[in-house]
Amino acid sequence: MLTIGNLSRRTGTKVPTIRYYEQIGLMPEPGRTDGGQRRYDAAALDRLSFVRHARQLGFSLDAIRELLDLADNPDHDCNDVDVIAQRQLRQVEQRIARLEALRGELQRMLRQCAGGKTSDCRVLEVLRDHSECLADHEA
Amino acid sequence: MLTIGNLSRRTGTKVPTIRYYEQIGLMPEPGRTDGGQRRYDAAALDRLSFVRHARQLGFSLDAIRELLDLADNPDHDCNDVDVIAQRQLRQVEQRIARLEALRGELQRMLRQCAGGKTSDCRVLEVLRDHSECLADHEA
DNA sequence: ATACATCCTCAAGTCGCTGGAGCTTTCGGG
DNA sequence: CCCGAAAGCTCCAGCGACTTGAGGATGTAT
Repeated sequence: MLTIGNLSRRTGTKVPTIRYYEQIGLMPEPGRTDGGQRRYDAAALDRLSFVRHARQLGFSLDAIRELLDLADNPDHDCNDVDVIAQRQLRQVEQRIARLEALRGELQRMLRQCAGGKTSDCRVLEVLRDHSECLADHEA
Repeated sequence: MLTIGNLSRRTGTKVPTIRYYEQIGLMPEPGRTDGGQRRYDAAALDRLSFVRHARQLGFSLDAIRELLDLADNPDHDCNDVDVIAQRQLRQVEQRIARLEALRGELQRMLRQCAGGKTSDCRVLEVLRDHSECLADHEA
């Protein structure tokens, strides 16, 4: 049986985060010692590892909830899992595209800066005047 | 003189966001009508445009505060502006690298999925077992 | 028995807004 | 001059995904 601190170390999750996951129902309530401290079993370790890994891959807690439901239910159709993962992939791709546009704009801004005083700063000028932008970097 | 609604339309900023910026001191308190409604001048329009554009480029509100200070002070050294923009560029580059690793992992996960029941789902399996990952996708 | 790490709960703070409730002001038309 | 609609006002709460802190209890090694 693991203390919350051990579970924390084993999964790379901060202690308050584990309690937070319990609070929002993502992790089940674990057993307690007589003194009221949490003790975790191997199933809890597996579940938390799953959650953390999915978080690292950028899945939202809601998506993870769906994935956990599917994982708990072995007879379910695997396509449902795929749909969630595909959605996540699309989101990641969109974010990459957007950040690449930002990167281009920032690089261009910085290349034009020749030093001197802020009154002549190209960076500030570009920020002032959106029309100088080449790429779309809207919300 | 612009009403808050007009300023909102001209800058593409929602009305509550403008009031929020005022509240946190990013926008100065504007003049008011006798009835207490805000009225904005051209300087406010410029400043808000600057803020929105910097936000679109991903700068934090704190960074924008710094940039505004520098922009207000024309004798300041342009390098200080550069430093902030470079920092932002590095952050964007890091995020891109991280997202590209995620994209790879997600694609790999999805390629391996052959349909069927969730009990055999490769996607879930990969999520369960971090050691299957090729790339580093840590925080 | 004591020192010390670790644990507990509860509340509030983070960032950058967004939305709602419930009221007041402004403005154009009749 | 009055009415209705649109837009304004303040204040407060909520989002996601945690993080931090206060103030106290428990567990463990010596």
